[in-house]
Amino acid sequence: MLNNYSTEDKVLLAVDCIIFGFDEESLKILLIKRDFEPEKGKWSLIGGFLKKEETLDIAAIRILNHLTGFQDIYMEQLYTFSKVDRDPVERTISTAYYALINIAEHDKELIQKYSAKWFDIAEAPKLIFDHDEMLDKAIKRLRYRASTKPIGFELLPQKFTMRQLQKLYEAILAEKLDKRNFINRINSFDVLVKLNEKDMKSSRKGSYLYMFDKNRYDKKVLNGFTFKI
Amino acid sequence: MLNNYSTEDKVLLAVDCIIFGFDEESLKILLIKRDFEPEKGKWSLIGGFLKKEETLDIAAIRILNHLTGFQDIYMEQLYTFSKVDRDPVERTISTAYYALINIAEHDKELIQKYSAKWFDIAEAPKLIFDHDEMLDKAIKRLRYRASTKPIGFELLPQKFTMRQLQKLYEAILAEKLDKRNFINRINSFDVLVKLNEKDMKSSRKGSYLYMFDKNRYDKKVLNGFTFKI
DNA sequence: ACAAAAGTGTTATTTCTACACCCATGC
DNA sequence: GCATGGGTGTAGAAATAACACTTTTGT
Repeated sequence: MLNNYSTEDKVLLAVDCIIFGFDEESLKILLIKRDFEPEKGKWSLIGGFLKKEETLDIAAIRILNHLTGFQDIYMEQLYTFSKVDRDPVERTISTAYYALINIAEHDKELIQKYSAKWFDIAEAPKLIFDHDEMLDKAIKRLRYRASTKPIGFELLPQKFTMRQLQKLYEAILAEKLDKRNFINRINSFDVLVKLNEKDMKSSRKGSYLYMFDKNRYDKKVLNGFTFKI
Repeated sequence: MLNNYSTEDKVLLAVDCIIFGFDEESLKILLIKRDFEPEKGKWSLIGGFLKKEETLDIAAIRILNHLTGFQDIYMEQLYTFSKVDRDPVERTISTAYYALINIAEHDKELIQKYSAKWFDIAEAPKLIFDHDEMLDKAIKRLRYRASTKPIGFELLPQKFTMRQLQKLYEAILAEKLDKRNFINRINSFDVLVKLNEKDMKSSRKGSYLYMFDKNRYDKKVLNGFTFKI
């Protein structure tokens, strides 16, 4: 006997993306104003539906790329939300992903076309459906992941200052960090390259730029190193 | 305009459960021998399909209860697996859950009826579809969760010895722990109650039994305590 | 009396935390 | 010359890791 599953229920499977960015001061998320019912005019995560021939990862990439034009974005699957009435139109399950993008480099035109807007995570409006719950979980996951894997760099330009990196971690972890302890720890990891180049925007003195050396990091991981902030 | 999603693809959504148990020596998982095609006769996680009127959590509980007769089981959603050809019969997405159960207390009859069997995680057979990947992820998640939240107790009888607890953590973390350091740490948490009762099975001398005091733990959490092994 | 597991504290090492002053530059 | 943010090291505290002998009791 071959089980063909024909008596089982089928459902709509959505993908919603929490898109994080960082603007030198605070952690932001990208939201769009819904232009269709239900909840037209309210703020929402970007989302779409899984197509039959796609994996969830591919769908998340497609949906994100459609809005931002971005390729090669750090994404991670977060959780699958399944409250029965979460979408009033029809039974829909949604798998949430979060993405980290470098605000400075993203495609502003596309974002404007979709009336998307960056919000400080502390000042985000109420979102539709269960998107607030998704955001909440995404922030927690980001906090854990960023203190355990060197993913923070995804939110910064390729070249960044120590101060930017510190501010980023302060924004993610929502706590102040000691400047000297932070720098000492980062340096102890030995995964940054200090450039002979300064960023002159932030101060008269200027501050040295650094780059993350992924190769060096990967090699260290093979030897048992773990990143831990 | 109301978007009724009618042009979107619908898919089958399965739920698969990684059921962990502990037998005083090693961490085990419960597997069943599939009695239908495809892959009939091979070992598999237990699973089923989400019904339209259920959440994933409820579906996972239903599926688990159906096999084990158990209620009140610790479960956590793990990840949603969506490779396009993961199930050769039909496009199926699967959300995996893992569960922790106390082997000694579970319903043996039901398990036998479904030709389920406990396997040491180190000796588990190759599983169908992407179930090996699920298992792998579940072990990693369990490792993290158990070192961060007091969920290990779910795998033990209500009354247990320090030595059982230590062996459990050694099995989960897959590393030897120092007996004195382990006991000192556990005691420093102050969330166990030492009973005036000994387990005499393990040695001539007998060893004291303990119980986890969930109330005390919850109160401590409110005051900022975090469990960390 | 001896085998087998239970129980028990101290010290050295490592990691973490707190903390303050000089530097370079543009105005 | 002064205001602004950048850069740098150390010492005390806390947490972790290493380590060995005595106890109990059934045989």
